[in-house]
Amino acid sequence: MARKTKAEAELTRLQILDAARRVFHNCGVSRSSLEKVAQEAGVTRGAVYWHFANKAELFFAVREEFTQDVQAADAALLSDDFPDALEGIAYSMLEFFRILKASPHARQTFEIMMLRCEYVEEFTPVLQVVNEPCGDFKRKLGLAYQKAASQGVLRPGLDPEDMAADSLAFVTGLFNQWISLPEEERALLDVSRLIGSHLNLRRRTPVA
Amino acid sequence: MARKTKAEAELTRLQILDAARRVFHNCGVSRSSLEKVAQEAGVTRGAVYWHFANKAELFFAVREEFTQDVQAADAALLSDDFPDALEGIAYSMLEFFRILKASPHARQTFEIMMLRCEYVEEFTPVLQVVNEPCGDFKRKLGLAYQKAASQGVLRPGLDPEDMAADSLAFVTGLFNQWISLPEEERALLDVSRLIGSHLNLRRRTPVA
DNA sequence: TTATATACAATCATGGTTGTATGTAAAGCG
DNA sequence: CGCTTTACATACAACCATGATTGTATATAA
Repeated sequence: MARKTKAEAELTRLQILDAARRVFHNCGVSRSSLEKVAQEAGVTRGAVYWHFANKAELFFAVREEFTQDVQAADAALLSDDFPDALEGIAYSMLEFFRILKASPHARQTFEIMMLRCEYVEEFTPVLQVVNEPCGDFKRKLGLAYQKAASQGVLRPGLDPEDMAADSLAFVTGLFNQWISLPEEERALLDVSRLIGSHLNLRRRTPVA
Repeated sequence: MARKTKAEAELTRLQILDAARRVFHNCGVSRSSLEKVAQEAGVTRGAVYWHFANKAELFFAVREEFTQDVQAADAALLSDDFPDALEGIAYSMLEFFRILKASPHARQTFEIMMLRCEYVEEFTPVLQVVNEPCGDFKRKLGLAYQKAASQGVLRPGLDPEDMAADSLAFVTGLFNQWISLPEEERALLDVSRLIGSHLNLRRRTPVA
């Protein structure tokens, strides 16, 4: 086959990534042969191996490519654009789910990472990477709760660090439940209500 | 080979289950060939196929066999043996983790289910089964919080159902974090402190 | 006591997957 | 304008894994 221009090659790469996401999601990572991915992308295995050394590298690239949007969800955590820090926390949690609902690609990618991948051997490092954002989020949560405390909106007697840990577990768990649900049933999980209730719990003067 | 007595056959079955758990945990479910399992159990694939139709059935059986202990953790939820219902809730959460720490088999099995299995095709139904206990737990949590409310230990204005949902997400998330940690680091996660703090949040008169 | 079902072991046939090696035509650079 | 590199397609070799089949010695039930 004829050689492509750089732009065309980059396009091929993206098509392979897109195909990989779909195939991974359909078959699970380990049952996804690079042949299937290639066919789905409309190329041969040669192209796949040209752009990616092996399946693990392809998987990493898929993650890198399609989880970008979500990473920005915690931006609101320390922002001053909210009445108080607790509102900021609630917003960033909601934002996380909003982006997820809005972006099928990110959704599929998370489904792959959480339900369709086995973290052994070459894939063990992914687990580390996947959980890294959680550490970030928790740190920011801690700061936000401190801010809430100094703003006087946090109920007295509550330790910001404990609150951060509790909220992290909450979001993690909620996300797990949500992603484990079949698509049709996800709407039944009233995420925003739960988030509201979660934060109202620690507000000095709870709102109606 | 000679035919075994029923008792011996049952023993073989258990050895296969035990081997399967170890192999699944080591290699991940999809990379675990029945040949590996057989070798680990000290039998041939013939024996494995005699007791289990295929890998999926074997997987189901492993789950059935080694997650029994943990299922009993929510017994304390509605018990009257505690000063109040909130204590019962805290106890059952702690109990869950205590059993998990005490039982390497259950631990391994959960690790397999959460990090070393891909829920596609034959394995999709497992997800349903795995999440069933969560529904049970949430229902019992709801009742327990109602009880706490009627006992007057729940902070006024809190909806028992919301509390149940929040606590379920909390435990789910905590468990996820815990199980995703490498064994050495799990001790660093102060589960009991977090659980205490979680319940103190909704107690009418928080304890020191 | 005998016939049959049991509890496996051993063998076979098949197909799917991986990595690599080679071929090739065009892009890009000097 | 010619040489080199790129961006793949194609072909090759080796390796499991699976399911089915067959064999067999012995529990066990009638």
